[in-house]
Amino acid sequence: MKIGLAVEALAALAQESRLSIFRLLVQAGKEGVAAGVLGERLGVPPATLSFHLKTLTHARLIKSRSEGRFVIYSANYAEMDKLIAYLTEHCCAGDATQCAPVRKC
Amino acid sequence: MKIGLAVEALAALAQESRLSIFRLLVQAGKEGVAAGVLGERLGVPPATLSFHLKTLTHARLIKSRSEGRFVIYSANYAEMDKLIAYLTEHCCAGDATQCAPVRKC
DNA sequence: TTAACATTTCTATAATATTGGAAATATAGA
DNA sequence: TCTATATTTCCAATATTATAGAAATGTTAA
Repeated sequence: MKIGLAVEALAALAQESRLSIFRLLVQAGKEGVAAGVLGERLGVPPATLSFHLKTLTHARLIKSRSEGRFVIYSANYAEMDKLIAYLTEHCCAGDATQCAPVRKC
Repeated sequence: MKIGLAVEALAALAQESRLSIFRLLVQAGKEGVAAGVLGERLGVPPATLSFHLKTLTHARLIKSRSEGRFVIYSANYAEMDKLIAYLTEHCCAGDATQCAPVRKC
């Protein structure tokens, strides 16, 4: 992963509404959630929500598909994994006792 | 972890110099690296470096100790682990086949 | 085709973050 | 003490980001 993309992903997550959206989608699984449902759950007006969804999408952290007049958003798990790997790369000067393994799911 | 602290940590990492500092310290291990060495390696002037180190410290991602006239910075691995756990919490709607386990170090 | 709904784009305003020179602070060694 | 070195604080200029109303776009169902 290149540093520019990592910075973009981290910046996308560094905002309360967007972090809430992302975590909600991470927990929702691959079926995803419609934009309107996200807006309702988080109490964010449509224009603001759309701005945040665009930011997360451009950072590759989420993706969307159209279903009729709905747009369904879902987490991009592969990109999340890459970001975490980038942060922890070559961790702890080789001394594995310093940080525990992390298991997801 | 509370969302405010997570946002602060992600914002701290969402800047190229700070992300470089953090990754360098993650890789350096618990012995850490002096501020001046960081500035030299990254080509960042002292005032700017100090601003970034303060931002990372306030977000709890790094810590410092004094050794004579040097200030030695090191990664806070526990906080890094908490942040990753917060991002991936209750991942994938319980379907562990969707995201691989991540091992650090 | 018309009305209702879902989402995005446009736009302006407000809020927040980054940068680095200069000065201040702190420690070490002569 | 005096000087050199390491780091931080102060400050002002500059750049970036967030917000949401209103209008525009796209889709469905009657």
